[in-house]
Amino acid sequence: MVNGSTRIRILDTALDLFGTRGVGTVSLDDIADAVGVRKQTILYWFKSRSGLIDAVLDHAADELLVVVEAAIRSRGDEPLDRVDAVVCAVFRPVVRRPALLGLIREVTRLDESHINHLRGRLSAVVERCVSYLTSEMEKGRLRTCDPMVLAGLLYSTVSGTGTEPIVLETFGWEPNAAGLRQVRRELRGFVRAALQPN
Amino acid sequence: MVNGSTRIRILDTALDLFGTRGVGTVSLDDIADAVGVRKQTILYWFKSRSGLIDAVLDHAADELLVVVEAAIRSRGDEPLDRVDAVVCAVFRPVVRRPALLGLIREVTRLDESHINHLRGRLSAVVERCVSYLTSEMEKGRLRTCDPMVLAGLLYSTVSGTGTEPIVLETFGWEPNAAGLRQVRRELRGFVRAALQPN
DNA sequence: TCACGTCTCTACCATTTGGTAGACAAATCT
DNA sequence: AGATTTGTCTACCAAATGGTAGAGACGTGA
Repeated sequence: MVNGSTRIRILDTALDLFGTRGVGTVSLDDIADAVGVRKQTILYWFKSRSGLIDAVLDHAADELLVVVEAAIRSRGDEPLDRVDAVVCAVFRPVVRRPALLGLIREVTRLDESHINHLRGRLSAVVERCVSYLTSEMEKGRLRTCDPMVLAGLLYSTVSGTGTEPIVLETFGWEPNAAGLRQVRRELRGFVRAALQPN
Repeated sequence: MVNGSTRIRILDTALDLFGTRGVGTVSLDDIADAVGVRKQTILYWFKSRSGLIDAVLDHAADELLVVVEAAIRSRGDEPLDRVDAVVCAVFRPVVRRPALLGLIREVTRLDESHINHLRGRLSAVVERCVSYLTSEMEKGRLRTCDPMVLAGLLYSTVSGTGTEPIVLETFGWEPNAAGLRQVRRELRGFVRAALQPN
């Protein structure tokens, strides 16, 4: 019998813990406890801790790619609307699965091999985004600037906003459903203003 | 004899390690090795690991506050210039001391007590920023929006851009002096465009 | 000189870490 | 039925962790 359910439960739980507490501070025992299983069961499904990390990164990339690809394909010719759709798409996991962006953001703390692993999974979308921004700038439909750096700025803004509610709270913001809608509204306005051609 | 130098060397080194590798993944032994001293020396100067973390957060807050306060007081009346000055001020440590913003960004991974400790240190500046943004919006000299959330968005954009060169590299950016200047230029343009009154 | 405070060290300790070896039960195949 | 594969477990282990206890080197004031 091919029992995938344990494997998937481990992946899901690990994603949540890695994403919220940081990869480096979550032990196999922590994950095992949360799943309701022994550490050795994790090591049965995944060769090592490092192997688990790569698998979780894949899992996260899958989840994110689906969302983003759908938004990119969504219709409407106007680039500001299109970028807006992607921003909303990336912001959705912030509400539904906060750990997802938190994990992606962990990339800075990982070592080279895991970084490259994640890069390999995301490079295609990244390239599409940059070339899309480039072409729309050439048509004068976006504020002209360096498209690579702009893509990075957009990523930082959206992911930072989504992964650091604690910072927003420091600025006086209230963490509830209404607050999140407010943040999303402001985020969209911010990005729109930043991209407007002049 | 009041020998502060060891204490300070520990603080500086810990700030660098915490900021670049993440608080949770740096052990007292790691710090001790980097300082060239034994772990027990650290525990002589700081009551515990947790005490060290608070002290390092203070150290970081001090360093950041000096820079930001100076920028806030600097330069003309025009709000876009003023915000620009703060952005540049916060961006400077990105080049000179990359760990500084990296540590501040670690706040999401810390536990409540450390979060509140850091908040206490930064709340004054934060409030000044928010009320400044508010008053300038009322005068119609900044794009009207929620000033609290805007402050959070600005923080996310600047700190994310500064602390995630790896992400920028994924977007095709090259990490050298010229690349950094380019990022700063784009960042300033991005923020300016996002704040422009309409 | 002697006593004292300052600073860093060696020697431990209990706990936790990632990981190996292999027992054992249930399901599957022949 | 018997043999084999699959999945989870218990029992370990060496290394690393934060932390305690206390020795000893050093300068300073009496």
